[in-house]
Amino acid sequence: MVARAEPIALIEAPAQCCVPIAADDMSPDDAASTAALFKALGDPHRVRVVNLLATTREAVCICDLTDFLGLAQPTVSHHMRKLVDAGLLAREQRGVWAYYSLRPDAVRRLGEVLRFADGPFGHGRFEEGEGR
Amino acid sequence: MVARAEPIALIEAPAQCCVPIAADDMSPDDAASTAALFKALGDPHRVRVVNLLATTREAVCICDLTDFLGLAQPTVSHHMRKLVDAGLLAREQRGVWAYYSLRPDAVRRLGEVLRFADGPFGHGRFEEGEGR
DNA sequence: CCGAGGTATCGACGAACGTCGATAGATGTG
DNA sequence: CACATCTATCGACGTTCGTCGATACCTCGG
Repeated sequence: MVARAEPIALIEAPAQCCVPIAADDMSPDDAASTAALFKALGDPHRVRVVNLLATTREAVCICDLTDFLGLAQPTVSHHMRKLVDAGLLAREQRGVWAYYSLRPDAVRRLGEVLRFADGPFGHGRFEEGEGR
Repeated sequence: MVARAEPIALIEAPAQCCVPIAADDMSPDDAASTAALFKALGDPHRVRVVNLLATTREAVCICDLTDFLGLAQPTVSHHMRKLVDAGLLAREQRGVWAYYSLRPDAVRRLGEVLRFADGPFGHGRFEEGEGR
Protein backbone atom coordinates (compact mmCIF):
# COMPACT_ATOMS: atom_id res chain seq x y z
CA MET A 1 0.00 0.00 0.00
CA VAL A 2 1.62 3.13 -1.19
CA ALA A 3 2.00 6.17 0.99
CA ARG A 4 -0.98 8.46 0.54
CA ALA A 5 -1.43 12.12 1.03
CA GLU A 6 -1.71 13.51 4.51
CA PRO A 7 -4.97 12.59 6.19
CA ILE A 8 -7.19 15.59 6.31
CA ALA A 9 -7.60 15.30 10.06
CA LEU A 10 -4.03 16.44 10.51
CA ILE A 11 -4.36 19.52 8.39
CA GLU A 12 -3.85 22.56 10.53
CA ALA A 13 -4.93 26.09 9.88
CA PRO A 14 -2.08 28.39 8.86
CA ALA A 15 -0.80 31.12 11.10
CA GLN A 16 -2.59 34.39 11.54
CA CYS A 17 -2.58 35.60 7.99
CA CYS A 18 -1.63 38.16 6.71
CA VAL A 19 0.45 41.24 6.36
CA PRO A 20 -1.59 44.27 5.22
CA ILE A 21 -1.38 44.99 1.54
CA ALA A 22 0.05 48.41 2.33
CA ALA A 23 2.74 47.14 4.68
CA ASP A 24 6.07 48.67 3.80
CA ASP A 25 7.96 45.59 4.93
CA MET A 26 6.08 42.88 3.06
CA SER A 27 8.50 40.12 2.13
CA PRO A 28 8.18 37.90 -0.92
CA ASP A 29 7.19 35.12 1.47
CA ASP A 30 4.47 37.28 2.92
CA ALA A 31 3.23 37.92 -0.58
CA ALA A 32 3.23 34.22 -1.29
CA SER A 33 1.14 33.31 1.73
CA THR A 34 -1.23 36.18 1.05
CA ALA A 35 -1.61 35.07 -2.54
CA ALA A 36 -2.31 31.53 -1.37
CA LEU A 37 -5.26 32.77 0.65
CA PHE A 38 -6.69 34.74 -2.24
CA LYS A 39 -6.15 31.83 -4.57
CA ALA A 40 -8.37 29.74 -2.31
CA LEU A 41 -11.15 32.22 -3.04
CA GLY A 42 -10.27 32.35 -6.72
CA ASP A 43 -12.79 29.72 -7.74
CA PRO A 44 -16.51 30.40 -8.23
CA HIS A 45 -17.61 27.20 -6.54
CA ARG A 46 -15.51 27.91 -3.49
CA VAL A 47 -16.91 31.42 -3.29
CA ARG A 48 -20.38 29.95 -3.37
CA VAL A 49 -19.56 27.60 -0.53
CA VAL A 50 -18.16 30.40 1.61
CA ASN A 51 -21.24 32.45 0.83
CA LEU A 52 -23.51 29.60 1.84
CA LEU A 53 -21.67 29.11 5.11
CA ALA A 54 -21.65 32.84 5.78
CA THR A 55 -25.40 33.12 5.33
CA THR A 56 -26.29 29.82 6.98
CA ARG A 57 -24.05 30.57 9.93
CA GLU A 58 -24.07 26.90 10.70
CA ALA A 59 -22.00 23.91 9.84
CA VAL A 60 -23.13 22.27 6.62
CA CYS A 61 -22.87 18.62 5.69
CA ILE A 62 -20.73 18.03 2.65
CA CYS A 63 -23.37 15.60 1.46
CA ASP A 64 -25.64 18.59 0.78
CA LEU A 65 -22.99 20.44 -1.20
CA THR A 66 -22.90 18.11 -4.18
CA ASP A 67 -26.43 19.14 -5.10
CA PHE A 68 -25.77 22.75 -4.16
CA LEU A 69 -22.76 22.99 -6.45
CA GLY A 70 -23.81 20.47 -9.07
CA LEU A 71 -20.46 18.75 -8.92
CA ALA A 72 -19.34 15.20 -8.33
CA GLN A 73 -18.60 14.17 -4.78
CA PRO A 74 -14.79 13.93 -5.19
CA THR A 75 -14.73 17.38 -6.72
CA VAL A 76 -16.62 18.86 -3.80
CA SER A 77 -14.26 17.14 -1.40
CA HIS A 78 -11.36 18.64 -3.32
CA HIS A 79 -12.70 22.17 -3.03
CA MET A 80 -13.47 21.79 0.65
CA ARG A 81 -9.95 20.67 1.31
CA LYS A 82 -8.58 23.75 -0.41
CA LEU A 83 -10.67 25.96 1.83
CA VAL A 84 -9.75 24.06 4.97
CA ASP A 85 -6.07 24.12 4.05
CA ALA A 86 -6.33 27.85 3.62
CA GLY A 87 -7.73 28.09 7.12
CA LEU A 88 -11.00 29.61 6.00
CA LEU A 89 -13.13 26.61 6.95
CA ALA A 90 -13.23 24.16 9.83
CA ARG A 91 -14.08 20.51 9.48
CA GLU A 92 -15.92 18.40 12.00
CA GLN A 93 -16.74 14.74 11.82
CA ARG A 94 -20.23 13.82 13.03
CA GLY A 95 -20.45 10.11 12.80
CA VAL A 96 -20.25 9.22 9.14
CA TRP A 97 -20.92 12.75 8.03
CA ALA A 98 -18.44 15.57 7.54
CA TYR A 99 -19.60 19.04 8.50
CA TYR A 100 -17.85 22.19 7.42
CA SER A 101 -18.24 25.62 8.94
CA LEU A 102 -16.81 29.06 8.32
CA ARG A 103 -14.03 30.58 10.38
CA PRO A 104 -15.36 34.10 10.52
CA ASP A 105 -12.20 35.58 11.95
CA ALA A 106 -10.08 34.13 9.19
CA VAL A 107 -12.38 35.61 6.57
CA ARG A 108 -12.46 38.94 8.31
CA ARG A 109 -8.69 39.00 8.68
CA LEU A 110 -8.26 38.36 5.00
CA GLY A 111 -10.60 41.22 4.26
CA GLU A 112 -8.57 43.54 6.46
CA VAL A 113 -5.52 42.80 4.36
CA LEU A 114 -7.10 44.94 1.67
CA ARG A 115 -7.83 47.80 4.05
CA PHE A 116 -5.18 50.44 4.04
CA ALA A 117 -5.09 53.86 5.62
CA ASP A 118 -6.67 56.74 3.80
CA GLY A 119 -4.25 59.29 2.53
CA PRO A 120 -3.27 61.24 -0.55
CA PHE A 121 -4.78 58.49 -2.56
CA GLY A 122 -8.36 59.41 -3.10
CA HIS A 123 -7.52 62.11 -5.62
CA GLY A 124 -8.85 59.87 -8.27
CA ARG A 125 -6.27 60.84 -10.80
CA PHE A 126 -2.61 60.33 -11.20
CA GLU A 127 -0.21 62.48 -9.35
CA GLU A 128 1.45 65.09 -11.48
CA GLY A 129 5.04 66.02 -11.99
CA GLU A 130 7.34 63.08 -11.55
CA GLY A 131 9.41 62.64 -14.68
CA ARG A 132 12.21 60.18 -15.32
CA MET B 1 -2.71 40.16 -40.54
CA VAL B 2 -4.41 37.88 -38.13
CA ALA B 3 -6.77 39.34 -35.61
CA ARG B 4 -4.87 40.06 -32.41
CA ALA B 5 -6.01 40.40 -28.87
CA GLU B 6 -7.80 43.56 -27.84
CA PRO B 7 -5.49 46.53 -27.50
CA ILE B 8 -4.90 47.25 -23.86
CA ALA B 9 -6.00 50.83 -24.26
CA LEU B 10 -9.57 49.70 -24.68
CA ILE B 11 -9.66 47.59 -21.57
CA GLU B 12 -12.13 49.01 -19.15
CA ALA B 13 -12.44 48.41 -15.47
CA PRO B 14 -15.30 46.09 -14.54
CA ALA B 15 -18.40 47.28 -12.78
CA GLN B 16 -18.51 48.03 -9.10
CA CYS B 17 -17.53 44.67 -7.72
CA CYS B 18 -18.84 42.85 -5.67
CA VAL B 19 -21.64 41.37 -3.68
CA PRO B 20 -20.75 40.85 0.00
CA ILE B 21 -19.68 37.33 0.87
CA ALA B 22 -22.56 37.10 3.31
CA ALA B 23 -25.21 38.27 0.86
CA ASP B 24 -28.17 35.95 0.95
CA ASP B 25 -28.93 36.56 -2.71
CA MET B 26 -25.53 35.89 -4.27
CA SER B 27 -25.99 34.36 -7.69
CA PRO B 28 -23.55 31.97 -9.34
CA ASP B 29 -22.60 34.83 -11.65
CA ASP B 30 -21.86 37.03 -8.67
CA ALA B 31 -19.67 34.28 -7.30
CA ALA B 32 -17.86 34.04 -10.61
CA SER B 33 -17.04 37.73 -10.80
CA THR B 34 -15.99 37.78 -7.17
CA ALA B 35 -13.76 34.78 -7.73
CA ALA B 36 -12.22 36.51 -10.74
CA LEU B 37 -11.16 39.41 -8.54
CA PHE B 38 -9.60 37.16 -5.95
CA LYS B 39 -7.89 35.15 -8.63
CA ALA B 40 -6.17 38.31 -9.78
CA LEU B 41 -4.62 38.52 -6.33
CA GLY B 42 -3.86 34.82 -6.28
CA ASP B 43 -0.33 35.21 -7.56
CA PRO B 44 2.63 36.21 -5.35
CA HIS B 45 4.12 38.54 -7.93
CA ARG B 46 0.86 40.36 -8.39
CA VAL B 47 0.48 40.74 -4.64
CA ARG B 48 3.96 42.24 -4.54
CA VAL B 49 3.06 44.73 -7.22
CA VAL B 50 -0.09 45.80 -5.43
CA ASN B 51 1.89 46.12 -2.24
CA LEU B 52 4.48 48.27 -3.96
CA LEU B 53 1.85 50.55 -5.42
CA ALA B 54 0.02 50.74 -2.10
CA THR B 55 3.14 51.84 -0.26
CA THR B 56 4.53 54.05 -3.00
CA ARG B 57 1.18 55.74 -3.49
CA GLU B 58 2.38 56.85 -6.88
CA ALA B 59 2.26 55.53 -10.36
CA VAL B 60 5.19 53.24 -11.11
CA CYS B 61 6.88 52.68 -14.46
CA ILE B 62 6.64 49.11 -15.62
CA CYS B 63 10.28 49.36 -16.63
CA ASP B 64 11.17 49.35 -12.93
CA LEU B 65 9.09 46.28 -12.20
CA THR B 66 11.21 43.79 -14.11
CA ASP B 67 14.02 44.29 -11.63
CA PHE B 68 11.62 44.48 -8.72
CA LEU B 69 10.02 41.16 -9.57
CA GLY B 70 12.98 39.49 -11.21
CA LEU B 71 10.88 38.44 -14.17
CA ALA B 72 11.20 38.87 -17.91
CA GLN B 73 9.55 41.92 -19.42
CA PRO B 74 6.74 40.03 -21.20
CA THR B 75 5.89 38.24 -17.99
CA VAL B 76 5.63 41.49 -16.08
CA SER B 77 3.43 42.90 -18.81
CA HIS B 78 1.24 39.83 -18.53
CA HIS B 79 0.77 40.25 -14.80
CA MET B 80 0.01 43.95 -15.11
CA ARG B 81 -2.67 43.22 -17.64
CA LYS B 82 -4.31 40.77 -15.28
CA LEU B 83 -4.45 43.42 -12.59
CA VAL B 84 -5.74 46.10 -14.94
CA ASP B 85 -8.36 43.74 -16.35
CA ALA B 86 -9.51 43.05 -12.81
CA GLY B 87 -9.90 46.78 -12.29
CA LEU B 88 -7.41 46.94 -9.47
CA LEU B 89 -4.85 49.00 -11.38
CA ALA B 90 -4.94 51.91 -13.78
CA ARG B 91 -2.61 52.33 -16.72
CA GLU B 92 -1.28 55.61 -18.04
CA GLN B 93 0.97 56.17 -21.01
CA ARG B 94 3.71 58.78 -20.52
CA GLY B 95 5.56 59.03 -23.76
CA VAL B 96 7.22 55.71 -24.33
CA TRP B 97 6.75 54.63 -20.75
CA ALA B 98 3.77 52.88 -19.21
CA TYR B 99 2.89 53.86 -15.66
CA TYR B 100 0.63 51.82 -13.45
CA SER B 101 -1.10 52.98 -10.31
CA LEU B 102 -3.40 51.48 -7.75
CA ARG B 103 -7.15 52.02 -7.70
CA PRO B 104 -7.56 52.32 -3.94
CA ASP B 105 -11.33 52.20 -4.08
CA ALA B 106 -11.33 48.95 -6.01
CA VAL B 107 -8.99 47.37 -3.50
CA ARG B 108 -11.00 48.64 -0.59
CA ARG B 109 -14.23 47.42 -2.13
CA LEU B 110 -12.81 43.98 -2.58
CA GLY B 111 -11.77 43.96 1.05
CA GLU B 112 -15.27 44.88 2.11
CA VAL B 113 -16.59 41.81 0.35
CA LEU B 114 -15.07 39.79 3.16
CA ARG B 115 -16.63 41.97 5.86
CA PHE B 116 -19.86 40.58 7.13
CA ALA B 117 -21.95 41.61 10.08
CA ASP B 118 -21.06 40.24 13.47
CA GLY B 119 -23.55 37.83 14.87
CA PRO B 120 -24.16 34.48 16.48
CA PHE B 121 -21.22 32.86 14.85
CA GLY B 122 -18.89 31.89 17.61
CA HIS B 123 -21.43 30.12 19.76
CA GLY B 124 -21.29 26.41 20.28
CA ARG B 125 -19.06 23.92 18.63
CA PHE B 126 -16.31 25.37 16.56
CA GLU B 127 -13.39 27.12 18.12
CA GLU B 128 -12.18 30.55 17.13
CA GLY B 129 -15.60 31.95 17.87
CA GLU B 130 -14.77 35.44 19.09
CA GLY B 131 -18.10 36.56 17.67
CA ARG B 132 -18.27 39.93 19.33
C1' DC C 1 -17.37 -9.18 12.69
C1' DC C 2 -19.36 -8.19 8.51
C1' DG C 3 -21.89 -5.31 5.31
C1' DA C 4 -23.78 -0.65 4.08
C1' DG C 5 -23.11 3.97 3.20
C1' DG C 6 -20.60 8.55 3.50
C1' DT C 7 -16.13 10.65 2.48
C1' DA C 8 -11.26 11.29 1.12
C1' DT C 9 -7.64 9.90 -1.96
C1' DC C 10 -5.88 8.10 -6.41
C1' DG C 11 -5.12 8.40 -11.26
C1' DA C 12 -6.07 10.47 -15.52
C1' DC C 13 -7.54 13.99 -18.57
C1' DG C 14 -8.27 18.60 -20.72
C1' DA C 15 -8.07 23.48 -19.69
C1' DA C 16 -5.95 27.36 -17.73
C1' DC C 17 -1.84 29.48 -15.93
C1' DG C 18 3.04 31.39 -15.49
C1' DT C 19 7.01 31.81 -17.99
C1' DC C 20 10.08 33.30 -21.67
C1' DG C 21 12.23 34.38 -26.51
C1' DA C 22 10.90 36.49 -30.62
C1' DT C 23 8.45 40.05 -32.71
C1' DA C 24 5.20 43.76 -33.74
C1' DG C 25 3.48 48.28 -32.41
C1' DA C 26 4.22 52.83 -30.55
C1' DT C 27 6.86 56.95 -29.33
C1' DG C 28 10.58 60.03 -29.09
C1' DT C 29 15.31 61.44 -31.21
C1' DG C 30 18.93 62.61 -34.57
C1' DC D 1 12.77 59.77 -42.44
C1' DA D 2 15.54 56.25 -40.24
C1' DC D 3 16.70 54.69 -35.90
C1' DA D 4 16.72 53.51 -30.99
C1' DT D 5 13.95 52.28 -27.16
C1' DC D 6 10.05 50.85 -24.43
C1' DT D 7 6.00 47.91 -24.16
C1' DA D 8 2.36 44.60 -25.61
C1' DT D 9 1.28 40.52 -28.11
C1' DC D 10 2.43 36.00 -30.14
C1' DG D 11 3.70 31.24 -29.86
C1' DA D 12 5.47 27.57 -27.27
C1' DC D 13 6.52 25.01 -23.17
C1' DG D 14 6.01 22.89 -18.58
C1' DT D 15 3.21 23.22 -14.48
C1' DT D 16 -0.88 23.71 -11.94
C1' DC D 17 -5.83 23.41 -11.67
C1' DG D 18 -10.64 21.62 -11.97
C1' DT D 19 -13.00 17.62 -12.96
C1' DC D 20 -14.57 12.88 -12.62
C1' DG D 21 -14.68 7.52 -12.19
C1' DA D 22 -12.70 4.08 -9.42
C1' DT D 23 -11.32 2.83 -5.02
C1' DA D 24 -9.69 2.85 -0.24
C1' DC D 25 -10.85 4.52 4.35
C1' DC D 26 -13.94 5.15 8.17
C1' DT D 27 -18.00 4.81 11.07
C1' DC D 28 -22.17 2.75 12.27
C1' DG D 29 -25.78 -0.93 12.60
C1' DG D 30 -26.85 -5.57 12.47
